[in-house]
Amino acid sequence: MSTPSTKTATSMSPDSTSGAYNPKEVEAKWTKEWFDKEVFDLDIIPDRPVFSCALPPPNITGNLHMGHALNGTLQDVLIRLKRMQGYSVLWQPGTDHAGISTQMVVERKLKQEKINRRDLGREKFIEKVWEWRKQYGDTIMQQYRRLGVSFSWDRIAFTMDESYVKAIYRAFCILYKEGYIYRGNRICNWCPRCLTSLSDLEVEHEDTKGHLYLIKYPLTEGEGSLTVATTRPETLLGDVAVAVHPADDRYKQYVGKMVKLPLTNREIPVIADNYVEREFGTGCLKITPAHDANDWEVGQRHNLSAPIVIDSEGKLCANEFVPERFHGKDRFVVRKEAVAELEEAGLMVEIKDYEHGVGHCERCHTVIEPYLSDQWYCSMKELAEPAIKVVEEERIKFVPERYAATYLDWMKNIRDWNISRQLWWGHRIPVWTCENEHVDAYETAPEQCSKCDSKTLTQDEDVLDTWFSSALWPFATLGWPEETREFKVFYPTTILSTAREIINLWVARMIFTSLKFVKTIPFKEVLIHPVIQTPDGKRMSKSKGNAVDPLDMIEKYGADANRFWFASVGIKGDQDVRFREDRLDEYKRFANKLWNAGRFVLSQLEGYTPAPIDPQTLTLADRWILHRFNTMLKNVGHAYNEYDFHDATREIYDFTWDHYCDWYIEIAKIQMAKPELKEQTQRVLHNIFEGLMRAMHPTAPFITDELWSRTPKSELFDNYDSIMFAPYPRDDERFFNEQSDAEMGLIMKVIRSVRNIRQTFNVPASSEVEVIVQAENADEKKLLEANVDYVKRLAKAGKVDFELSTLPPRSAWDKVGSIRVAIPLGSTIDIEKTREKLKQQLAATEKELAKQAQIIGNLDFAKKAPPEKVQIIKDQIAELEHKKNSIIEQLKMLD
RNA sequence: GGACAGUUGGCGCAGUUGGUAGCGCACCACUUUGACAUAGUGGGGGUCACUGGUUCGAAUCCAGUACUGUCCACCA
Repeated sequence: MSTPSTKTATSMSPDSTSGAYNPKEVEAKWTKEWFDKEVFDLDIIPDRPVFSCALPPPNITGNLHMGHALNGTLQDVLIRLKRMQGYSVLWQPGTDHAGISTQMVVERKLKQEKINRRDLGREKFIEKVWEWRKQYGDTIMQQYRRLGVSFSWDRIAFTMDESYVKAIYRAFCILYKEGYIYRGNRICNWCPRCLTSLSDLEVEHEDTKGHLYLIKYPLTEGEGSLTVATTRPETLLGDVAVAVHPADDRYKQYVGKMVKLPLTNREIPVIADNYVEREFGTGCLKITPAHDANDWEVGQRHNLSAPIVIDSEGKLCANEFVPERFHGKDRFVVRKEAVAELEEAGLMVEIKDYEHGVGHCERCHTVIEPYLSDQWYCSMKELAEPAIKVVEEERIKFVPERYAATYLDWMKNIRDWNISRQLWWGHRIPVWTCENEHVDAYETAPEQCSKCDSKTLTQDEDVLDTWFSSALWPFATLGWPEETREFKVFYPTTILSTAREIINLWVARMIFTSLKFVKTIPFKEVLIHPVIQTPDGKRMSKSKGNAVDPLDMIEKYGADANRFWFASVGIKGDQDVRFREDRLDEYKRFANKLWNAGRFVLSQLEGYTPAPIDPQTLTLADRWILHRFNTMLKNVGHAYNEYDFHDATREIYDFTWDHYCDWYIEIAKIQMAKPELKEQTQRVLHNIFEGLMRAMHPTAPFITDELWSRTPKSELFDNYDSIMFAPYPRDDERFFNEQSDAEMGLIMKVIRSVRNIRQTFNVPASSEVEVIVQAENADEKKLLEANVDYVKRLAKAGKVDFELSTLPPRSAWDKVGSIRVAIPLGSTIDIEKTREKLKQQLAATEKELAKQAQIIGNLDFAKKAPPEKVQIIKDQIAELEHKKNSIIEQLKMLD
């Protein structure tokens, strides 16, 4: 914002823009311009309203996908809009270290170099990850540039920045000292490939075709047996009981007896527990506390042991519970072998096909193994309470509102959060244990135990769940716990825009952490945008190869066209949107249209000095387009207030193409030819175009900056170096003029009528015709006479006759309300064709008449409908009758 | 199993308080007129998923059904 504005743009030759818009060139030029001038860097302007938001930090392993591009565009539209509206804006960008993902990517890379993480050791490995991050970690930020997003680029944050890490450890220690964080030994979700635990939300349940195995457990005494049902027969080695429902008459007598565990010699008891569903399977449930979360609960209730038979890598353990032949074998291999053995032994009663949900690791898609281990947990119930309240009381609003329910459902049934991960890449849990077994949390590496003299302390091996750090994103990026200026000015942030799939994973956690640590909400509104699916309604995924790369689309259609489409998708419509490339083509053509409109307007401004419009001296068309323009501005402003991007986009698109280009520019050509109207027309043409560029800039920053820079501007804009800092246009009530809309509407209808007749009767486009207009209404007649030039030019009429009371024979005509528009065709008329056309019209009119007659014929309608509605129908009938008679008359004339 | 969405011309979608269905693409015809053929002009095409109900009147309100999609959920 430092260089003076270039008023010389006024004199820019219109020839320098060619016919076709070239997005690539313009985007490259302005990207460079913007970054060279550092226009995006944070600039806190005192005494201004504030608008701020934090970009959901993409993973450093990520590439820009459709979701990023959509969300980025929506936020950028708001940021650019607010900036132009005079707000002090902050859009905090940054990236997430993404524990599991990044570790996976780097491990895979090392594997290609034949290096194993373990051989390397923790420290060396982390060094490798940092190297990787240096090289590739900013890829996605570079990709965002192509979209034209106006982040506060000088403030890119990373969840492993020094100040960010401080925030994490501060947060952890507060929770720890207040007793929210605790160590628990229980069943957790375990990924045998990543070798780490996962939170419930990181497990994807997929319906999988499997089997339900019915296995016989013989009683130790007597002949009988109990048959249990399981989907995972290999886990029976860890069984410690068979449970039945206490009220199940079939099995009551067996409770307390012992059964023999197949494949082993162990004997286990039959117990009774309410958890068992009598209707499911056989009503007998095998209890494997170490390998099933529910069984663990049952085991706890009955004081049962929990033998571990599957290890962290998903292999059978080499211990006394597992027969030697299975030692070290993979769980799925053992499943097959166990099934075979059971069949052999005659203990397999039945194998049923069975479809059920199986948990998979979100990152590597390995089947999750419920695993008994020590993990760090965050106690959630109490922390959730205020977070529920702020949403219930609408201090934080979801847009669309329905997503508040998603959030509240989750929060009200919250379970404790497993925050530890057995990874190397991440924030190491800041808990140290001294040689005297004193455990405590420290914000920085301790020199000495907090509880004794010991100076020998060891830190916990685990790292924090990535989401623990992202939960602090909105305030940690602003410097919390330091009271930085940015923090004071911009926090709480105004909005958060994100995808619905992370409402619980991320949004919920930001809310409760902010309430806990900052004592305030993190943002006022949460915008949830739709998910972009493939054209056939499937989820886009890189691994399935059906994902569309937004960078390819930007390359092909231009960033502005893509942004226009994203904005048109908005957040208020469907919760899923199918990707369609032809939509991008539509907006690409729109950009081209705009470009050419700009070329035309700029070419018409010779000798023109920018000046405001005088509402007093305008023509009908001028008044009309100004009315339309200001109506559009009003609607757009309203739409943005409601976050209705779709509506705003449509308003701009329709105004630009239909009203401004298709009608006003054509009319302007007529007016420009008249010396007395030239300057005024230039003024209207220019003022609207210039304002339109500003109105459109938040959605299409590149093309508008380019065109605006070439557009002459009044001194009012001298201080604005770029359109992005110019004020956003507001509607001016002086230009609202409903009458012009009605009047212009009539003229347009007459023009359309003439065009219609011409084409229906094959009048060559090159020939000028004589048009007869018979207007019964004096005002309408006067209006049409006054604006006859528009009709002449736009309908290609050589002469327009308003006085002829009877039509010459062989005239073709149409009606506009009570006005008859006719073209005498004389010898050129095709009688048969005309007759056929008239008969078609007659049939249509009669059909319509019958429909209306039916409505009016309904006695209840006359009685109960509001009088004005009844009158409307009556008027319509009268008009249709009139039309019908005219057609009949016309047909007679042909004979 | 629960919840939330969607179902309107070939395709993608608009339709704010119920009052004769609109847009873009595609399609047909005409037009290279000095902003734009990535264009202009005109035109054809829909009983608004289905079934009931409320109402003088329903794409619009209510109930149910079907299909599609998403999220949540510890039934082996």
